[in-house]
Amino acid sequence: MKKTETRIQKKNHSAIKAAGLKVFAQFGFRGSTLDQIAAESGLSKPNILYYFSSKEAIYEALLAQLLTDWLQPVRDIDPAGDPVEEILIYARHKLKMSRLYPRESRLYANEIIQGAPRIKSVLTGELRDVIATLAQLIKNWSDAGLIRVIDPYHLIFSIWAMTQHYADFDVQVQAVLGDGDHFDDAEQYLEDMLRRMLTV
Amino acid sequence: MKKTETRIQKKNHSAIKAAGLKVFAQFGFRGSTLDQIAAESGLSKPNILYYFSSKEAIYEALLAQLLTDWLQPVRDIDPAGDPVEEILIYARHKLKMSRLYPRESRLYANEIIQGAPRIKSVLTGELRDVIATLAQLIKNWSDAGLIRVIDPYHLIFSIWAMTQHYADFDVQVQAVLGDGDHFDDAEQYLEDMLRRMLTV
DNA sequence: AATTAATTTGACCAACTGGTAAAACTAACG
DNA sequence: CGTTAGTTTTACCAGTTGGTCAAATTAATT
Repeated sequence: MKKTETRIQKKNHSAIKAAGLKVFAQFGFRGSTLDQIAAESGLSKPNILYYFSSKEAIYEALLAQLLTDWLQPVRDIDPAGDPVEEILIYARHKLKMSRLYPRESRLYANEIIQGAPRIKSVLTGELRDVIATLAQLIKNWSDAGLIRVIDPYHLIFSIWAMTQHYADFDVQVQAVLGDGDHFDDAEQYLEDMLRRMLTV
Repeated sequence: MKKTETRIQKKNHSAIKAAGLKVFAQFGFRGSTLDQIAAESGLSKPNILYYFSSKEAIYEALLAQLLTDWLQPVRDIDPAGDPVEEILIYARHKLKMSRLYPRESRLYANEIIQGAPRIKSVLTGELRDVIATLAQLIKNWSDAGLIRVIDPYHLIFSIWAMTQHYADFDVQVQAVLGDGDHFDDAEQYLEDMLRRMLTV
C-alpha cells in the first residue's frame, strides 16, 4: 500500500509523534503548540508540517494508535481460559502499560476529560461493542458459577480506574509515597482485590 | 479582614469563578483563554481582569478552594468510629462529590496530569501529611484486628481512582453504559468492594 | 444634588498561534 | 555526473492571546 516510506520519513514521522505525545500528554490538544513539538522533536515548525498536514493530524495519529493498542488486550481475553486468571492477566497487562507508557495514558485521559471531541464515535462504537462482549463473557462466567456474581461493567471500570490512576496521577502518588516505583505494590494490591472480588 | 465585598463584587467574583471552573476543567490551564471565560461569564475581558489580576489568579483561586474541600472529609474520619463504616462514609462522600461536582474533579485531574506545577508543594506537604495520618490510622485498625490487613496507601488510591473515574471519565462511562446516571450502581459496587477488602 | 468611589468599556499592544510559499539545499538514482 | 525527487529553511501572514490604559458610565455616600 504505502510501504514507500523513506528512512528519513520514517525517522521524522516517529520523532514528531514522540514529541507530540510528550507535549499533548501534558497540555492537552488546545494547550499544546506546534512550537513546543518543534522544539521537542528538534525539527523546525514548517518541517513538521511537511510530514503532518496539521497539528490535529499529529494528535489524531497518536490517538488512533493508542485506541488500537488499548482494545487489543481486551479482545485477547480467552473465553475458554480460567476466568480469574484471564481477568488478572488483563489487569496486569493494563497496569504494565501504565508503567511503561504513562504518556499514552495521560494523552487519553486528557482527551476523555475534554469530552472526547475527536473519538466519541469510537467510544460509542468499537469500544462499547468490545466491552459489551467482555461484559457478557464475565456474566456467563458468573452464571456458570466460575466467579462470584458481580457487575461486569463496574468491575471493568474499577480495573481501568486503578491502573490508569498510577499513570495519570503519578505526581500525586509520588508526592504521597515518595519518589520511586510503586507499581509492584500496586500490582499486588490490585491482584489481591480482584481475587477477593471474583472468588466465590 | 476583607469582608468589605460589595454585592457587585460578590456577584462578579463568583460569576468569574463559575465560568473559569467550566472552562479550565475542560481545557486545562494552558488550553483555556480569558475570552472563553469572558464569554461564559457574560463579562468583558478587561472587566474580568478588574476582579482578578490575571488568568492565573482565577485558576489558583479555584484550586485553593478545591484543595480545602477535598482534604476536609479526610480529616473528618473518626478514629473512634467503626473502621469499615468510617472508610465507607469517606468513600461515599467522595463519590457524591464526583456526582455533584464533576467539574471540580476534572479541574484537579487536569492539574495533576500536567504535573501539578502550581500545587506540587501542597501535595508533598499538606496532602502527604493528612494521608500519612489516615494511613497510620488504618494500620492501627488492622493491628487491632478491626479490619483485614491491607496496604493503607493503595486502599486510599483505589478509592480515589474509582470515585474520580466516574467524574473525569464520565464521557466514557456514558458511552459504554448509555446515557443516564450510574452513580447508584457505582456506589453499590464500591461499597461491596470495600466491605470485601476490609472485612476479615 | 453633588461628589466620590466603584465599575465597565473600547481601543490598543506585543507576543504567540497555526499555517503558507517559495527558495535553497540534500539525497537517490540512472 | 546530472537530473529528479525529497527535504529543510527563511521569510512571512492573519488571527488569537493575555494584558494595559484612559475614558466613560454607574452606584454609593454626603
